[in-house]
Amino acid sequence: MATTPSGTSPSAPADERTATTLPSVYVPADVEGPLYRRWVERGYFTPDQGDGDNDGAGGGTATGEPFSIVIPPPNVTGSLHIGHALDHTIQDTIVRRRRMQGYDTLWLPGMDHAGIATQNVVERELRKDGRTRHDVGREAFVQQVWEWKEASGGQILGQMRRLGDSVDWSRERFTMDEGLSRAVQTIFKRLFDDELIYRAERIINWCPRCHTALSDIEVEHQDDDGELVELIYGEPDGPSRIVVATTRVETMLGDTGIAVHPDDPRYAHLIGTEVELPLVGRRIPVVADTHVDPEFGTGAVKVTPAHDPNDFEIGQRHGLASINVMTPEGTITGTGTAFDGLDRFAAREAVLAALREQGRTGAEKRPYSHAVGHCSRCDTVVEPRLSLQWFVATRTLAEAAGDAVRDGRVRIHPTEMEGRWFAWVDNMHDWCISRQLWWGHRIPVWYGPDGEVVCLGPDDTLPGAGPDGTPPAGWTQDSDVLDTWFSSGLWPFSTLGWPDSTADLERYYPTSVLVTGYDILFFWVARMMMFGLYAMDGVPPFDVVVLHGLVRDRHGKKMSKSRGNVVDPLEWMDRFGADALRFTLARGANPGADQAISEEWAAGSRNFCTKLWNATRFGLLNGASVNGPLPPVDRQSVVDRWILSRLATVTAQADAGYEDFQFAKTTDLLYHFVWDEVCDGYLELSKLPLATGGEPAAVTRRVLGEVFDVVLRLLHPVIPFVTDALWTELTGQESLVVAAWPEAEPKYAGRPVDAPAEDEVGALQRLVTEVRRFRADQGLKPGQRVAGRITGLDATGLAAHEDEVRALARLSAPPAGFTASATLTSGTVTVELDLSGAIDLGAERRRLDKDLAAAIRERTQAQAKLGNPQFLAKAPADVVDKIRDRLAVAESEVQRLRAALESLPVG
RNA sequence: GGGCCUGUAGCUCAGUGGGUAGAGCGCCGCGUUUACACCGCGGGUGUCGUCGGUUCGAGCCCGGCCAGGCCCACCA
Repeated sequence: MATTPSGTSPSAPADERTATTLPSVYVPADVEGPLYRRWVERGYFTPDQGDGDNDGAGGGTATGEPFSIVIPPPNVTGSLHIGHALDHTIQDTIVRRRRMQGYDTLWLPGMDHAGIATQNVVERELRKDGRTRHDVGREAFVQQVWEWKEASGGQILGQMRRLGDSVDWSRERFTMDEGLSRAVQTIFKRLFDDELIYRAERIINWCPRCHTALSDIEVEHQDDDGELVELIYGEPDGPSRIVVATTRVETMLGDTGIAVHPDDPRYAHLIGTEVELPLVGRRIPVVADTHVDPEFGTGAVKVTPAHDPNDFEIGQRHGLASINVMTPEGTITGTGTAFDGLDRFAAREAVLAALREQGRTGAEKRPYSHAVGHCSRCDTVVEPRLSLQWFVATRTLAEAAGDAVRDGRVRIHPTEMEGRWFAWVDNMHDWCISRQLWWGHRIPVWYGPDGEVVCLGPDDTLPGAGPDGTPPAGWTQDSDVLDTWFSSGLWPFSTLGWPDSTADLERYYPTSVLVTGYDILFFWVARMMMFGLYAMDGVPPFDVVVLHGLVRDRHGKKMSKSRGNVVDPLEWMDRFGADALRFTLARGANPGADQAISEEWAAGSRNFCTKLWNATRFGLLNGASVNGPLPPVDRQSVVDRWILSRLATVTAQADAGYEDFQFAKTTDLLYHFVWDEVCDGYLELSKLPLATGGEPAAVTRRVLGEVFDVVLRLLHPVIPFVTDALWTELTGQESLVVAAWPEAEPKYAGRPVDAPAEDEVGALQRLVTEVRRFRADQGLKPGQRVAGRITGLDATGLAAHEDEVRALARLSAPPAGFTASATLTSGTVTVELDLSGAIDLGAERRRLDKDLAAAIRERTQAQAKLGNPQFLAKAPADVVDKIRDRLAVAESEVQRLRAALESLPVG
């Protein structure tokens, strides 16, 4: 860490060693800020461009193979929320491991201009002064948004530094910067020329509050309570009477027809006739269309081509007129009735009342729950509305996006998510890309005085334009801007310099991994796939898509301001440290699944960091060394061999877990290895040889160093701060950020498992637990030393471990004339204790009874299986053998426990 | 309307070549054992939603049902 010199001299003899200056409690705030600044200053996050040498001197082993990730660009209006924290933790973990593995690693940061969201922010500021954007004017307004962006936008970037994101700040991009704007215009032109972008009058989703068209996925369907009412068209009492049902009464003002099913006998006589539209007085035709379901409602449908997608198509088929009866604000207009000027919902009431007055409402009027579209930005009820808009023809693009996954060129992780992918890309409608906003990429299409339509590329000018770009007289540019997702769909290649052929594009495209929440699979990932395949000659923009879930509150409920259960990652970083937040999120990150988090988890993660801190501190205080080769096996104790064997296994498992994006599983593995095996196991056992001194202590110090060295490396991708602070202290080297990944070094890869050592230490630990349990039952305090005699260790193969058993079980040597007052038998080992005072025979009996019951249960189960001829005949031999062994063990346990119970004095 | 997912210890969740049910937190008892009380030692904790099927054997495979959740959707 910054404030402490690397004071430990690992090779110094125990009695001369310098105590570490690490304090006894890890204080993240003292470490994180300075450390992050140092990482950036040293240029660790800037890739090597293939020169094979990391910028830092810290032992990087870059092979120069590129590895790249582009960040999902957060909204420029945004600040770091818990979902970002998860998303970034996963990406940083992936990236940091690759960097340690020696890849030429690029994690590219940036922000999205977030059309509607950002425009709303600045409009809200204007509203404080009672102004609208129209008062300001387009150019000045856009200028004002830019100023806002420079002044207040992008606070999330600072928050990313807090989190420890190892992004290359020198390559930061913005979806509206000059280069990306060029990319947008280039691909628009290309799609336009390929007739994959077109302008058409269609029914689109219109938000009357945002005053803009929306794409289908920007509409959220909710089940709202409405009313299905029947309206009587034609003559209320005459032969032309026809009853239609609707939930949107006000749209009847724009009706231009009535549709019935061609085979419906009820209406056969009316097909081809015209009936009167009430209130308006227009004569509208009755048409036959198979789309109508005779079973639903009255079997007759009012047709409003300008306000309903189905009706629009019916209208197209039958040549019906489209009459738009609403303003962009959603008020009735142009109907020539008294309803003009009414808001759509007021009109709904008013029209119904007027019809009722005329006796034109049918019998049936019932509450009706049905899906109603809402604007995903402002929740306003979306109005389907006929409108002239720009569209991307998605059929061929979506097909290619589907195929890329289908044929395995792009993997989706976890694979269960592929179903969603195909369901969507295989059924995609054309994408409405024009927005009636001012903040965004303006559509590069110009209209001439004589109906000319010209699409300009970034380097094109209109024929006859002035030298400064002033358009010729009579020409105007399309006033709309593009959907925000249009530019973010180019992100994996526009950020690398496309459409120019840059070195970055050549080297880092396609990107390696794309990490994001499953909630924006369609919004973003699908668009990147379509555009990437299209623009980059069929090369998909990434090799694998890693989808994570949503972060929820402690009870698995969605976080929301109204519920008051929102977790602020910044607050948690203040309280628990950035590493603790990251560790918590990684530990909950099961592939594709949502996770519930709570303060208790964060506190647990903080505790783990502290545990790691203190364990390493123990190592440093005891002269843990990373210098020189490991002592040869014949100089290692069995305890050393055990922990090194476990270390090798855990290293391989952790490496494989990271490789497969199993962050929850991998962090859990490391957590338990560090806490249970290293701290509770090896550290406690190491205290003996360290106290002994000499050769045993020297070997132990080297092994301790080895264990911490590797463990810190393995954890560094997830908890970079505390591990780097400890590792530099331990090794005296510059930084863990550019240290080698264990499994990438031959020294660590594929080290063999030392099964005998693992078995021996396992037996030792079981025996110690047994004695401790006995002691606890007898009411002895855990730390209290008790005289004891141990016999029978030889037969268990633990002959050499009496000292360890004594140390861990707090048994002192039996004095002369020792008499035991309590006896514990475990397997062949007998431990006799001198308990001053009477032993608790009741507790002892209860313990033995419980164990006996368990042993008998065990024996009964095994006997039942082995007594089943079917089992013996059909089960595999190894399973049968295992059950036989189990029976033998259970049998001897039963005998042993019975003997022990019988030998208990009658209390 | 279509599709998908989940239901395992008090809570949140792991647990796919079917072969003795796990973790964290919480809980109970004991405790200054010179790395750590953000700790140590010991301990209990479950008709694996429900009914049935396949199998020598099912938390895991198959089917029905019940209960939650999600996504998609142009039936007025």
